[in-house]
Amino acid sequence: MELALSLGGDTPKSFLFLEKSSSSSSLHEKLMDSSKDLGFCMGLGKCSEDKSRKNKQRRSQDLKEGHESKGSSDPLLQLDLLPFSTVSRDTSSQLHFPWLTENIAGEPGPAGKVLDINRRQLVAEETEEGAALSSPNSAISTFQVNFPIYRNENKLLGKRECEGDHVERWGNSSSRASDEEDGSARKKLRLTKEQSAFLEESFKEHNTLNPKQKLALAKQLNLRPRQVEVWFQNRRARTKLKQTEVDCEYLKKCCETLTEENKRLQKELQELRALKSSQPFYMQLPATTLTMCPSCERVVTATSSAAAASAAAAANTMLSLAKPEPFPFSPAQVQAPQAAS
DNA sequence: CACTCGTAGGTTATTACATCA
DNA sequence: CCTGATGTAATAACCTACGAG
Repeated sequence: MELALSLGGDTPKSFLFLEKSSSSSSLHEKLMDSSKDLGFCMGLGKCSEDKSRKNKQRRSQDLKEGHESKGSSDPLLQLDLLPFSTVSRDTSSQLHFPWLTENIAGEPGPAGKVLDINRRQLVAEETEEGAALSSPNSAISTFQVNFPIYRNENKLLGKRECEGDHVERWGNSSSRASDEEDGSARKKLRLTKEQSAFLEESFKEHNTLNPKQKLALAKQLNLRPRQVEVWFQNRRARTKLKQTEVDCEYLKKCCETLTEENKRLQKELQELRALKSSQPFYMQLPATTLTMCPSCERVVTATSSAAAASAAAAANTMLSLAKPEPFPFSPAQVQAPQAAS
């Protein structure tokens, strides 16, 4: 992936090539198309508390976004039913989503384990909360349910079960002693390579998302819209940081080049002055003298008054001919930060 | 003017990985 | 070679401020 360099303005100019008009075959169009064919999302739960503060509103809004078609209450649980064809039709040629395909294909892959874990999670939820959640034997067990379960903004429910979820889904196995002690500790989910790659592809096309695109991406990748939003925010920040580094490096090299050039010109100037002070006699002849035309390199005659001007012109030409060397570093293209692998 | 929404910029917390004793 | 402690880079998640509508 490449980034364009822009010295003259803010970052958006640097990504004009990313803002190519999205044709009907663009990734987002595909996303939007495929989103029409998504199964459905289903939310169960109760309202979150007050939304007086702005950021709480934001988070609440996020929760609502993730389940926007599911009524007025903030759901606790999202059931995402993603038909296999949804993914395979549009993206399987480029990217593979094992957490989707394996699960839906009914094979005992990782997602199947996730399903089992989530089923146990649901049971735990029912036991703990007494919430009117689906029975573990209900229809949901037929489908993928590999979301962490949220309550009151972003706090996770069923820590222990979710931990298993993470281990299975995200491949993380490191211990989280603090989580066991403090339920308020925020969870950080590592995105899979496939998810990151898909997000990168989306970012290539649009470095910002409209709500529809965000929702479609979230559904496509089995993420919350908030996660997609945050990913794009962070991605833009990383891009800008990288761009700043490149710009800084470029300006540094420019500065070095100009400094060298300045030194060289100063040295030439000194030499010319020295030459002038020790001019041979014939150079100071007042009447008619011979001088070299700097442009055509012909020897011409000049009067005394013109001779000085001609000499000055020759000196100037010498200086102007000492053009700075072309800048060897082309900053037009730099490598974008790659997703951690 | 108040409000909502999206974004930028900065920060924090978590994770993966490398290094070393 | 294995293991645990430690440091570090990457990055997900969060917070705050700001501007546009």
